[in-house]
Amino acid sequence: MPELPEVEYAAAVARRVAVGRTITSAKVLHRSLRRALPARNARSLVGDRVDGIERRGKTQFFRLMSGRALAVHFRMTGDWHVSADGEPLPRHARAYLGFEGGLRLVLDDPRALSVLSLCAPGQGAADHLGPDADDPAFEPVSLAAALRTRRAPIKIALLDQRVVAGLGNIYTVEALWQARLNPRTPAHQLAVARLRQLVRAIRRVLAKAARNAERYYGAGASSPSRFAVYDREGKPCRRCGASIARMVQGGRSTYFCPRCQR
DNA sequence: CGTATCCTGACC
DNA sequence: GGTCAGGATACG
Repeated sequence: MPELPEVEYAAAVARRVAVGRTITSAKVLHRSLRRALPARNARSLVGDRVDGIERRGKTQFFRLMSGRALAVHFRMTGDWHVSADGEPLPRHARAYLGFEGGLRLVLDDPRALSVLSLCAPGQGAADHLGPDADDPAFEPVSLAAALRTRRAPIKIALLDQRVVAGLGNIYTVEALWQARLNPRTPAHQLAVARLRQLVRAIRRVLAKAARNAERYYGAGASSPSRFAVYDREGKPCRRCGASIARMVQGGRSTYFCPRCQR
C-alpha cells in the first residue's frame, strides 16, 4: 500500500514529468473517479501549468499556475505510470494528464479507489492533517498533547491522519513492533518517554522504506518478507522467536509479537 | 466508539 | 461464487 515513503517516491516521478510543463490533455477514465473530478473539471486543467508538486501525508498537491491545485490520493493501489502519447495505456489506467513535450502521467489503479480533486485558489486542503510523520515537527511532546484525550488503542490513533500524517497499516504495525509497544495500549496512557521511542521507531521504519529502491509492487509474493511483522502471522518473531499474532482493530489487521510487545 | 461503503483482483 | 484486503469517509 502506498504510504508516506511510496507517495514521496511517486511525487518525485510526477515532478520529473510535470513540473514547469503545460497540461495538454486531461481525462478521467473511470466512473468512480469522476465523482470527485467530473469531466468538465478535468477538461479545465488543459492549458494550465504545473508549477510544483508537494506531498502532505499521503496526498500529492499539483500546484497550478492558475492558483488552483490538483490533489491526488492513491488510497490503496494507485500509482503513477509514465508513458509517451500514443503508447497503449496500462490495463488499470483510471485517469491521465498529458504534457507539453509528449509525456503522459497515467494513474494506474486496479481497485479504482484513488481520488483526484481540484482545490480552488487559496483553499487549504491539508488543514485537517497532523504533522508529517517524517517532519521534525512530529515529536514526542506534541504527540503526547495530541493523544492526551484519546482512549482509542495507539494503533488506531496512529492511523488517524489528524494525529500524524502519512502512516498506513503496514508501517504503523512495523513501528509498534520496533518500539516494543502493545498495539492495544490506550493512546493517552503512553508517557512521553515511551512516545519518544515510538517516534524514533516511526522515523526509522519510514527512513528504511524510503531507502528501499524497489517499489511496493516490485517484491514477488514468494520473496522473503521485507517486513518484521506485517503479514507474518504464525511466523517466528525476529527478535524473540515467539509466534507472531494477528488481530483486527478498527477493521484492519494488526500483526504483533505477544511476547515482546507489551 | 464501531461498522458500512467504495472497488476489483486474488484466493479458496 | 463467496470472502478478503484496506484509506478515508459517512453514519449509527
